[in-house]
Amino acid sequence: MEKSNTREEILEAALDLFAVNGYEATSISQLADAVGIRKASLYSHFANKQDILDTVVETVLKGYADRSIFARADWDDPGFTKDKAGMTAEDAAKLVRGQLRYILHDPHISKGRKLLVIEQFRNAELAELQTKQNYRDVLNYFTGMMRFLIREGSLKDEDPEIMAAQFSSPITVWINLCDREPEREDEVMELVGKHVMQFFEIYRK
Amino acid sequence: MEKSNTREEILEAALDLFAVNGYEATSISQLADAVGIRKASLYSHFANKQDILDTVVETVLKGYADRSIFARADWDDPGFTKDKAGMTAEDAAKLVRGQLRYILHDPHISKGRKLLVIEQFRNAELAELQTKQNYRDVLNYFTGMMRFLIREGSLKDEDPEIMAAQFSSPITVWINLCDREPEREDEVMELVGKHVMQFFEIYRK
DNA sequence: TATTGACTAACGAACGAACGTTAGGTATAA
DNA sequence: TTATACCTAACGTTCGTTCGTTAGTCAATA
Repeated sequence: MEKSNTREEILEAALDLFAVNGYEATSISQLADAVGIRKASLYSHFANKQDILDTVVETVLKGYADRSIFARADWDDPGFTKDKAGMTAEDAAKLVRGQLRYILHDPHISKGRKLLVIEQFRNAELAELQTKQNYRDVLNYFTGMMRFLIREGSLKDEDPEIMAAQFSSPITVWINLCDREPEREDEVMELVGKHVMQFFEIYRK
Repeated sequence: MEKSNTREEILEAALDLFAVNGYEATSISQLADAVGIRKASLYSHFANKQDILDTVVETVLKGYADRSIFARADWDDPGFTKDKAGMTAEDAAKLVRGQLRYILHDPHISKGRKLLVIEQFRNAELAELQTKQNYRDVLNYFTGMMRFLIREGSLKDEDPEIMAAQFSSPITVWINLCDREPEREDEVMELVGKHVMQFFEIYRK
């Protein structure tokens, strides 16, 4: 008999449900139904409901650390920036759209993002995570990118943090729109392209 | 004996609780406790729990229609724009900061906004409302403003919709940050000021 | 003016259903 | 044989809701 992976299935289903309904509004019965077992069987794998949430969050956190571009990139590291020299607006647009496609479609990342949005006003731990993952890290990443492009002489010497906010925030807003209305992804992709091109044109030295 | 306003108190408390916990995760007992009555008494004022949510949403909707700048302004109306001619970056910064302070502190607006954020993935009606109030109307408002400033000769003739996204999105993101971490309002206000000034400098004709 | 009756808003008690959780049994695989 | 994964059954609690009652208000009537 093949190895059972019920525990992982539970975590998958839990993330699915928590990302739409939130933790409190998701019941153990719903979760068990989604997995296809009786609710009592969940307790063979987890101590209680809170333990499931904790493990889901841990998984989301780990997946983020492993996969997020924003947490890892270092624009002061020559190894990272060496193929970014002379970046054109088209390059940047392509880069951003690629990252965006990934961020929108990776199941763990997108569901984790929704979970944080839903729980941010109730759960202090998740609120902090939301600020870190979807604000601080993103802003830091693009601030680094702006500093790099200014240093390189590609962009005007303006406040790089403000530039990063102006560059990344529309994308953040459009990601949220796509999470709510996925059918608008093409429209958003076009807007992102226009935005990046216009940003580079406007800030070009 | 003075006139009772229990019904309004229930709606107030319901908005308070829904805006933090969401609808499903808020119980009738919690709500009754918050108002200071027994839970059975709620049914003297509302048919059921859903009726309370519907009325809260209706109230939020009405309050938005009455008070939101974004839903009412018309940048093609000379009556609206006549005192906006020759707007400087400082004027715009002051205007935006005033609007932002209001949007952040008006209890109905801020709690209504949180409610929409929390319920956007579960409740289709509220998802639509979220897109309208916090995306479409905002974008339309600022697109109108950009068109006006371009027409006036104050700003470069670039795509006004993209300009509006670049102008408004950082503010949207910072509003969400303040909803989560209200103690960062001063920091955000400073960033908003810098952002508006830099935007006008960059796009100045 | 006093009495009546309709109406209201609050109550305690109770309903069946669903909640998260535990106990104990059974089958399977190491 | 032991451990594991799942089961059924049941636990006490809370859920949203209904019922019948009570106290108070107000207008019409006697």
